[in-house]
Amino acid sequence: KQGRRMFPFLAFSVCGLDPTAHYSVSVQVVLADPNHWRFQGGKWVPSGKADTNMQGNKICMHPDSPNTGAHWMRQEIAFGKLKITNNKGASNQGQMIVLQSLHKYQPRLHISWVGEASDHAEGQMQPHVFAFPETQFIAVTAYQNTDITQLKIDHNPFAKGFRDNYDTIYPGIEV
Amino acid sequence: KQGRRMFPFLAFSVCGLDPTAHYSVSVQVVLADPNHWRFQGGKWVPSGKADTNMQGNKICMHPDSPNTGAHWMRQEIAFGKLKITNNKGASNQGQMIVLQSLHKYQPRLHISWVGEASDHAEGQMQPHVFAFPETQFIAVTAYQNTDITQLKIDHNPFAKGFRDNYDTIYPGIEV
DNA sequence: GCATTTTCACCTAGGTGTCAAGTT
DNA sequence: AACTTGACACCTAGGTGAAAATGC
Repeated sequence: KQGRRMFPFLAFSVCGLDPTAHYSVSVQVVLADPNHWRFQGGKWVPSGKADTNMQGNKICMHPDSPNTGAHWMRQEIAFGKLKITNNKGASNQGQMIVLQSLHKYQPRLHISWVGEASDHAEGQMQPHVFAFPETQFIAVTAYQNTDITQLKIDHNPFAKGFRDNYDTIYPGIEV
Repeated sequence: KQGRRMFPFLAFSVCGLDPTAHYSVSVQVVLADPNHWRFQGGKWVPSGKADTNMQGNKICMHPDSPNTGAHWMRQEIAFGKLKITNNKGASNQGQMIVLQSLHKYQPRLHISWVGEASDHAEGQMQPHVFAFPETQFIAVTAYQNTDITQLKIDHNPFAKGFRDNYDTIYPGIEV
């Protein structure tokens, strides 16, 4: 039970940090609404109450943490290796987040100041937390919406074998 | 310039943590002595002064961080994906440590308390730091000691193709 | 019925020491 | 002469959706 990567993955651009100060960047995923959802007639519709037992999800630190403001601002902060699972027993492994299927979630970006990265000073203050509604998603164990499936096949490099034109781009040529 | 993994890799067993408290575990690598080293006549011998310009190496956080004391004590804490390089430009990437060839190094284990892992409390106190002399090593760009090379070939799964008996363990049997 | 788990062929990603070539 | 770099064949590791099997 190892989970699967979130795809498309979360990526954020940040500015306004002190280039020489040190920060840790994390993502947390919280319930976005109180509903259980189902896919019916080509649409997602609410269907009963969400199971609210499994709140308090793990904070998933970006692998570059801790690092300088300059590093975080240089380019998009991508969480390409973040994985989700419905297996509670896997919750303690790195970059793994436990979710419940057919619930809607809201990712949150955390930026925490960690003092100077001299030998071992790591005193901190309250982190800034950001939530972008456009990153909400519904977790599933089997794909419902074929548009999403096709988007994954088209853009996820690991799904290349499922692209329609995969071995017909150079028809008749054997290498 | 992406560096190479340290192998054999660092691994530590810890005890005495509060099972429910939260900690981050890190490794740092510092110069072990003031010498430059060379391999001569089958032995490592001091050869001049170390270049002390590149001190203050990055603290490399274990990917499971932050996590509970129970998690850290459950099994060995392994840094199997930690990489070393001599390229200063690569210093900002995750799990990467910049070293100088032909210098001797001492890894250090850091265990930092990070308060409760409730939403975003991350206040901390001074971390505990441990250094085990048996983990010292000399960084190289080309292997000098053939015993070490053979140890790597024998035990590193990625070097399987270099084992003498690689395709002769079951001679004549085709599967 | 519908949701979840398991297995699979197919793919990307990247970690080995070696060796030849380059550098100082 | 000694050290460093880059290309390479060969390998491990693991991320895909599909589809079959299993649960509930």
